[in-house]
Amino acid sequence: MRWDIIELLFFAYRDFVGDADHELEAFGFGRAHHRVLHFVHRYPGLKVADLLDVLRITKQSLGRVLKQLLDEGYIVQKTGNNDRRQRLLFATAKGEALVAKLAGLQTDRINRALGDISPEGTDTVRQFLRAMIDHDDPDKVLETILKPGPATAKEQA
Amino acid sequence: MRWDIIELLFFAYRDFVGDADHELEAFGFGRAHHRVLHFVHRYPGLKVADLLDVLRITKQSLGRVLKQLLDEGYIVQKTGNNDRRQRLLFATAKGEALVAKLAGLQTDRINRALGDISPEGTDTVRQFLRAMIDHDDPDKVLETILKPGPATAKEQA
DNA sequence: CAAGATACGTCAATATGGCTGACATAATTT
DNA sequence: AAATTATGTCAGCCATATTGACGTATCTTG
Repeated sequence: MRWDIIELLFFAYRDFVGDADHELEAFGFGRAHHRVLHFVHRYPGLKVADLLDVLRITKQSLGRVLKQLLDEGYIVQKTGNNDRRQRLLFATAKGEALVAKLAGLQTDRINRALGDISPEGTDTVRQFLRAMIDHDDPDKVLETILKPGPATAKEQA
Repeated sequence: MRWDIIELLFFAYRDFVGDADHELEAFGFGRAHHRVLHFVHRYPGLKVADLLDVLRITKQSLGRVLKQLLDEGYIVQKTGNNDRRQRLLFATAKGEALVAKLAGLQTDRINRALGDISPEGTDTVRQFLRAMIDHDDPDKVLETILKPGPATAKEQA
């Protein structure tokens, strides 16, 4: 049994999301809002259906959170060009600012953790995390992440 | 920004806990039960207060799930020797069996993920996860985990 | 063109797992 | 004897998830 790694994952993830959780409180948002905003920002033009695949929640659950983000101007919708039923999602400047703030906190933690680790070690960590993910039925976003080569995601800052 | 690692952590953890989630459904339990049972099994004789520190939830929240685990015979309480106010917690055989089943699923995933990674690489992964954890105010369990050297936790199987 | 499928939104009800505040009891400490 | 500590419990609230049903606009297909 890999007790050590099981527990390390638990604590590492707890503290990792804890960074963002604190900041989110000030905005009256929860983790759900963060996840939605994050993926919309990273994959601009994401459809509602894509988001449901990625987050693995129901449309009803997403609806509530998404509505708030739309109402408060963190996200905007645009009707799809090819298919006008689709509502493509984009983060506004306001939304981008919040995502950047939250990702900054998490990036700081990651950089601290990688401080004593070589570039090769960092690749090993990345390789491990990738391999922990189910590969059988990747959705659109996961495909992008798992696919090696040039990122299709929003340009890296 | 470490967008890649942020997202890999999200997906990796999602699928990692997903393994156990499915199994837990069959027992009518949720993630909360798993966490409690896991730590009680791993650190036998844990006090209620310790558990609250580790899980970072309130005593009322813990109360509900703990009561179920006690009622259904997955955990037993024993009065503390030195301090008779304390209720020391222990997993029963039934509890151990469930923990083992769940940890087995997660261990399988970890082993798969470490498949192509050398022993040194595995240490790097461990080092990274450790360094992701807050070290400022470690509780009793975290101390054990973060402390190098012989484990004080339940003997490794 | 009509029928059906699809993308999305929404209403209603429910469950889980967090939370706060208040209060009770037993045991230990001062 | 009084205060503190460890635990339990009651009552209610909130966030986030669920299922099922239904509505509407739009695209696709026979």
